[in-house]
Amino acid sequence: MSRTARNARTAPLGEAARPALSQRPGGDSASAWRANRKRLRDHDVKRDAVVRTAAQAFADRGFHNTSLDDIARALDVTKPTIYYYVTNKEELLFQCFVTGLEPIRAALRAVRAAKEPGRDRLNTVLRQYAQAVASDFGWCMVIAEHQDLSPSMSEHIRALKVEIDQGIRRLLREGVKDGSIQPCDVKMTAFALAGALNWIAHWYRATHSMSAAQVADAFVTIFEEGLRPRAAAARSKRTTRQRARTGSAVERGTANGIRGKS
Amino acid sequence: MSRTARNARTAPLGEAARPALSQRPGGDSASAWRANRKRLRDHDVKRDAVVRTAAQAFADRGFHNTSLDDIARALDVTKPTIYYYVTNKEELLFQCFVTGLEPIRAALRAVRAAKEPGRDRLNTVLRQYAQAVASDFGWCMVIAEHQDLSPSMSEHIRALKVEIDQGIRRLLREGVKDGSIQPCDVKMTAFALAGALNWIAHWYRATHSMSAAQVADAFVTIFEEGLRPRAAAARSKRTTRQRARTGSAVERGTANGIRGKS
DNA sequence: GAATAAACCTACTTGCGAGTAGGATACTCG
DNA sequence: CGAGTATCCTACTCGCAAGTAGGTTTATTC
Repeated sequence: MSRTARNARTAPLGEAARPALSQRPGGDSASAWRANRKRLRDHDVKRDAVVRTAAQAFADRGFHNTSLDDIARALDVTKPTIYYYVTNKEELLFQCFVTGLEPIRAALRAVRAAKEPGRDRLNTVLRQYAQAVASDFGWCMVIAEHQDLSPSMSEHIRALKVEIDQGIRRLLREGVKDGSIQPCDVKMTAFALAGALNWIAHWYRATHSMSAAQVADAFVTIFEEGLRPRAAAARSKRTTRQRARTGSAVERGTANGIRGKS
Repeated sequence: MSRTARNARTAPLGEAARPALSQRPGGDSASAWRANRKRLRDHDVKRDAVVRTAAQAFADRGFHNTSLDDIARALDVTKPTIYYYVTNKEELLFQCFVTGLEPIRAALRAVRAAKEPGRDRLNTVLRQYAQAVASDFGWCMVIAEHQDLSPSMSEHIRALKVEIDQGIRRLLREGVKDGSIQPCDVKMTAFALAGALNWIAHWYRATHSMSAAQVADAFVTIFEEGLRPRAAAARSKRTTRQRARTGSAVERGTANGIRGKS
């Protein structure tokens, strides 16, 4: 939590974040360890850097294809150093999970108070959701398998996911009740929404021409409209931003999740 | 953790796959050609059994957490026997991929000829898609990572997925053109559809109270309707089957893909 | 009823990667 | 400056699982 504030600083190690991890040492921030000659004592920041770098590596090569040596190398340190900040490879994955899920939980908490109609509250959550899934931790929170965690950690993650799921279903129910959402099978709809959004982690890369926010907007529009044409009169709320991009080949990639550039 | 009471078989590598309507070899005055053909067929059946069993095991424990000894044990054979039917663990995964994707490709080919409006053709494909993803091979085709395949095999898979993606986009375009589908961002819509459907592999278990076909129907309805309420008059095509189940707690599970029963 | 091949086995080798022991170096603070 | 601690390293262990060598059993064909 102190991280977000700290991260803006360039100093310690905060930004092993943004740039792809595959960069060669000469570049920049892959390791603030080396960047500042001095040995910094900022345990939390470094730990976060370890977790974030791990998340990027996992997203890149998969959990089991990523050795701790790989992660260490990306940070310009050695493997035992990783173990200084984290007890396990497993715990590393767990931290990625939790870190990634947190923003979604926060979004859900945030709209609890709001008094807008259900659909609008849902949409803001969905937008946050999409952003989170498009982040460095998207892969971990979505694709990583709970099989790779111990039962207790797996159960912990599960509880977080249940919380999110219930939150979305609740918004759906409330929206149906206040008339802002079409009556529907709440459970299945929640599945469909989560699936579409989670899948973003499979194909989205920050290097694409669409920002995560744009993707989020596009998806919200799709969810709202549905495939079946609406009477022209009913199009009241449709924004134009969507229409403009219709049909454009934004970037490479397939809907099935294999990325364009190998 | 027993996956299901699936292969309660004891016979080595016979029909874990199918009822295996074994035709008696005796009577036939078997020409060499015939005999060869029969042996070959047997071989194929067993190979399919290996692949299917592997798919189930992968879905259960994940690719890297499943040893070939595990798969062998599930088939009541030993590891080298697996290597008799398959060259690699990698190839095993590859076969799961291909086998799982095939029905979807078939569905796309099937509707190419049809002269219904685009939306209807799309819906039938989506239904088939959902069924495929809910099959034994769902996990492999969706969740398995191409990282675990050699470049050539990975590229092969990628090509298949591109084909499916393009097929869906094509249907969307045609539907928009013939007026049966709401104008939309075709690419993003394809992503959303594929994501929602693919995600089924994360949560669906055949033991659930909903059949795969029911899930498919529910999803198609959701896609068609959209979240924003429609004018009551416009509800022409809506089926009642959907309305009946609204709000029912069908079974355990979360939209985020951790299964209910451990 | 041999000869031949298919189908399956036991008993290995091998490499990779998670995790550790124990020591070296740098920073902080009195 | 020197004690104490935080940080990081070199150099290992060790188990697991992929893959193999080479033999044994069972079916098939002449």
